[in-house]
Amino acid sequence: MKISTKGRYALRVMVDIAERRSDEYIKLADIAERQDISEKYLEGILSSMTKAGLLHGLRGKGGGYRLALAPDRITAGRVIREAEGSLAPVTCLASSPNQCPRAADCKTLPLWQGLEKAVNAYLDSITIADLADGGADNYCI
Amino acid sequence: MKISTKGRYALRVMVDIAERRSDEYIKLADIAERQDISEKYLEGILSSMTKAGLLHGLRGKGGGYRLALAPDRITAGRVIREAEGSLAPVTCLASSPNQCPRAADCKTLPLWQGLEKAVNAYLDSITIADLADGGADNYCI
DNA sequence: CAATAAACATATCGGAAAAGTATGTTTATT
DNA sequence: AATAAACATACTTTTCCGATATGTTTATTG
Repeated sequence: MKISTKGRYALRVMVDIAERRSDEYIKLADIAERQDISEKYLEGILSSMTKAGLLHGLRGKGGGYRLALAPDRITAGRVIREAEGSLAPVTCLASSPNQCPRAADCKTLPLWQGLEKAVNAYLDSITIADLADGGADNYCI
Repeated sequence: MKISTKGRYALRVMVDIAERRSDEYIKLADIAERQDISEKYLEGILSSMTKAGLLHGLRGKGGGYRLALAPDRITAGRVIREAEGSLAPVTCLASSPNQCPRAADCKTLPLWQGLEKAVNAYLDSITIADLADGGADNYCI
């Protein structure tokens, strides 16, 4: 039941960017250094954020990344889902319709559906803005 | 963000047992067949349930497993935690005190703590009894 | 306009953990 | 004594995460 580094790094990086001036382009190398993440590995993660429309990248000298949306309009759930692919706790929920032959009368399926809902609801209740200027407990349940 | 087969199988198996007569010992081979899980692999999972005090095993001919507690006193959360080890969404939460050097001023840590709480709260709100006789929606949120 | 600095793209690799197997031991029943 | 079950441990296989390597494109700057 672990979030992979993709999701964790993505979240840290989004917060890192949100903490700087919103009109400034932050280059990947700087983020990588501050967050202690390999540049090359980060590229893949930032690429997914860009494709998802959460970041905007600018090439060439003086380029870098900045948020594509206001930080209070980006939820943690969105960031993690984009980085991670899905927050489904079991594989059979990732594709719909459910491919599992047992799905029809699986006694545990509704529990997993409920769990996915609960997880998404929690993570979507928190924005990057909450995390950036947030002291811990203005969003912690 | 996946639950491993240990947790998923454990839950299915606990429900399977709860659906039979409570005083009867169900043998592993039967469960394995019904649930379509390799016997040998199941042994490890049932062993963890037994150690956790959720099942009681009886050796020898006519032996098998039965619940050690009433099904409405066994939460899904407990089963999954015992099978899986922990439901912490990030490794750094698994050991306390937190070993991560960044923990002190990690902007994302409180979010992970909150997520762990939310997950546990949801899964602890559902019992094996709910799942066994449950039609889907008397516990689905 | 050449040199440089950045993002962007794709392929590959190593290793750890998950998933499953194999072999053997103990305990109870018949 | 024979058999059927749980229990225990060690091993193998497979999958996928995390990371690296190499190269391309686009913008700035001197």
